[in-house]
Amino acid sequence: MRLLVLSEVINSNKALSVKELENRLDRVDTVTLYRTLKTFEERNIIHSIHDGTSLLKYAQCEEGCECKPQDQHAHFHCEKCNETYCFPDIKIPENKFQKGFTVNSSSMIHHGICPECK
Amino acid sequence: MRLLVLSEVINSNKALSVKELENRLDRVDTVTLYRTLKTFEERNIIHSIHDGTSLLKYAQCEEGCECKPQDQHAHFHCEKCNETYCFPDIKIPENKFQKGFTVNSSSMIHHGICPECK
DNA sequence: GTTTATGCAAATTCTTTGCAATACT
DNA sequence: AGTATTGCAAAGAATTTGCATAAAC
Repeated sequence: MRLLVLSEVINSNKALSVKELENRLDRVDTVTLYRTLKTFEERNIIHSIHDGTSLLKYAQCEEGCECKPQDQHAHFHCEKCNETYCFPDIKIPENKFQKGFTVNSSSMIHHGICPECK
Repeated sequence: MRLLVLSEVINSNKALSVKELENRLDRVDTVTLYRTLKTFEERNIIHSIHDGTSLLKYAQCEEGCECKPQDQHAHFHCEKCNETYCFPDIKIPENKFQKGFTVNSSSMIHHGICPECK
């Protein structure tokens, strides 16, 4: 079960929602899927992305990722097909907030139209 | 009703979730609240923020905001109290994506600990 | 045999829809 | 009157909990 989920995530160039994973793997229990994703996330195997749709998306982490600020990268969400892509090379700037704010992690997401929908 | 909601949002220095608004305004109908927020958002009076919690937060837009890329700013989400703050002065960098990706809007959010929770 | 993973049913939470009642101009 | 706003009941969608079964070590 976990192997199947992992394989789907790894072989996708886009971030996947729970629903998409359910469709690709036939006969998965939704609860197991949620638990599997949670486990992977805790172990820094995958990361979740809030792309502004109501559905959380999941994608694989880069080799050696610890999900720390410097590991974090931009995402692109297509408003037409609703797909979300990782851009590991585009890092998130470390902004200086006023005193007292400590940053642990960050996310940056751009919305627009992807090449396939253009 | 709308005036009450608007007043709450304007007088808060933090972004508010639907639930928080419900608590502050006694005896609001949840449906009306959702519809009111949607209306305000369409008219660029408030903007919504996906702060990584499952709850969408709402905050007032700056004067003259059209919710275009250059209007968009960073947010800070406290992992302890779950409050989310706007930082209108910290703008989001306009990244150059590979050809074919057109960016319409962006969001950037930093997670950590706020001064009050420190 | 003890721990870990899976599956099913049901509960919870968040959000939306439909429709009727009320208020506004 | 005619349009816009609100409220209630109910539906829908996403996620979680509890518990029992099955698999792994």
